[in-house]
Amino acid sequence: MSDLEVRQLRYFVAVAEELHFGRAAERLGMAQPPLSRAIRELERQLGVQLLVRTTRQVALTPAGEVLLRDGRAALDAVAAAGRRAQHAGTPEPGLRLTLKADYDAGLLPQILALYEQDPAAIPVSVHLGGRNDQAPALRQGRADVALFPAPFDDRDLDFEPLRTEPCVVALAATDPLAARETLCLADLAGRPGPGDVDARRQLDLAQIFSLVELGKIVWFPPLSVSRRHARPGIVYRPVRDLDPVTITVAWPREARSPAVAAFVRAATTVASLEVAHAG
Amino acid sequence: MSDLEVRQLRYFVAVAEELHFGRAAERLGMAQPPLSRAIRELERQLGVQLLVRTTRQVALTPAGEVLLRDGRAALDAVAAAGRRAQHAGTPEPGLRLTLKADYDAGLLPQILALYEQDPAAIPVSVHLGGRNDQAPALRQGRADVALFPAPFDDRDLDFEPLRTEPCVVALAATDPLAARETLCLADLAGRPGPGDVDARRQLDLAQIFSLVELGKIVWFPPLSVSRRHARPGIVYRPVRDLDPVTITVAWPREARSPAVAAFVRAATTVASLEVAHAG
DNA sequence: TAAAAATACTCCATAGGTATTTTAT
DNA sequence: ATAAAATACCTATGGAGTATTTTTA
Repeated sequence: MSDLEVRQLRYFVAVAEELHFGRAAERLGMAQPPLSRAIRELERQLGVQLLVRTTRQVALTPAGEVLLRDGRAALDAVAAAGRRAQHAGTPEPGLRLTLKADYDAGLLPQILALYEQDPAAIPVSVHLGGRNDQAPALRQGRADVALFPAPFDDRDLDFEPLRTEPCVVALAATDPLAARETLCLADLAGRPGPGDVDARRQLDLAQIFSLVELGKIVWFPPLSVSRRHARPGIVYRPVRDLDPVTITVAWPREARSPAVAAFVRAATTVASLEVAHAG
Repeated sequence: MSDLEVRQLRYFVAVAEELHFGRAAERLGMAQPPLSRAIRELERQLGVQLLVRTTRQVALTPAGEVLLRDGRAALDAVAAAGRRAQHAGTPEPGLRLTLKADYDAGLLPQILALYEQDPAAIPVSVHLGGRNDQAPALRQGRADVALFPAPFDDRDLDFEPLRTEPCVVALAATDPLAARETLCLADLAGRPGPGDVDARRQLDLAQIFSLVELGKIVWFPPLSVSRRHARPGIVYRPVRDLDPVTITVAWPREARSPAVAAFVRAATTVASLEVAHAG
């Protein structure tokens, strides 16, 4: 068996995700026939059927499921190799921190301050990945360390929990439920969330606030996020049975960088000090 | 930056390991000029210098070190994706166990017997990888679970220790030191081992025994291995300050197969029972 | 000056495109 | 009847080979 190529994996993953050769080809920016041929050639090369296709339906075989999973991981690893080499080749390779804006439980300034005391510290560049792109960024070598809420897909990542906090619900001030002190999920059953309005694009904060204020959606931010965004038209209420989120610091499992270690130390230290202080 | 290709990584890893374009090209089965061109193109593509070369010397830059490490991991991941998909596509995909022959601390029969009781058990195919190929086999998707002695490079692998046992020294019966009951490493200083005779090829057991019997080398097997190989011309003696080895069961970190879990359960259970029995 | 990397050029294998056919619902 | 995958055929990019030049220890 000759080695697989990145191109073959990219093609297969696209088809496996779309389950449609035409759409997959479009996504890949190519025509459908060469894609069909490439997949057939891949199957021939592996000696294994990956997809069951009729003209009306495309489905994954068990082998296809495996290749989808492990192929994604392999693509991430290839991207990571290139990105990390690029980064290591810059004159002053700093520590690339990515985080979901506001989801640092308010700890970021203190974490950075403590980190900078560490002899292993190097300059930090902060990247606010608005979308849920933190874990992929770590896997693909675009970032060295990240702050974001668990749970998440932690494949190939290590992480440490920093702080667990409850979520609240954001409601229009005019909402009848805003009169209540405390809610439970059943009260909100059927209310659309940010994901229901536009499933493909992630809404930004301003859009979410507008929609909440208009009563179009409800939104469930962690408590610390809600505190940062007090606004007249919106009220926040505790929801008794809503799962709390755990803000975590995460990094690629095979990371060996002293700077990453220093950042993680700083993050966990600050979190434990804060808890002690609060408690 | 367009994606790296597997071919580029393979080429770079070969050059980085050989630190010599001519030898690397030979190893890759190609001519030297296209290899030089490919590496330059890779550097241009990444915008990073990977190698410092004069006509007399080739050396890695920091970025090159990173790409060597992460490129190897990426190549393993690509190979794993193909192999695992192939295996998943076979009619009855069994559990592929690889082990270093004899280095199972004598536990294998009982582990297999207990494993087969497990409802999650599927048929096992045993592969005796004579060389130190167990960890790469796991990383590259050629095996699902392995038994072999620690320490080893455990990147991308999880493992559980099963049993720690001392190593002994194998000497020719005619060796003056054979008269002593117990030795220490200083007594054996300067004696060649199996690796010193032929650094490139791994010797097989029969060769090792012959060389030991002839007094050409000394050899340090774990106690359980020595017990299996009592021979007239060879004596085994304890060595006081020789590091013990720990036989471990290992598997790919992201493995989610119930059969792997069942095998690991069986292995650790047998090991703990044996220890209790012995103690 | 000699060993080894880089350059110049040539060739061809194959990835990809367009046009068309087949197939299953 | 139609949407979608497969097939046929063509083109051209770029990967690889050979011959040669350049470089530096």
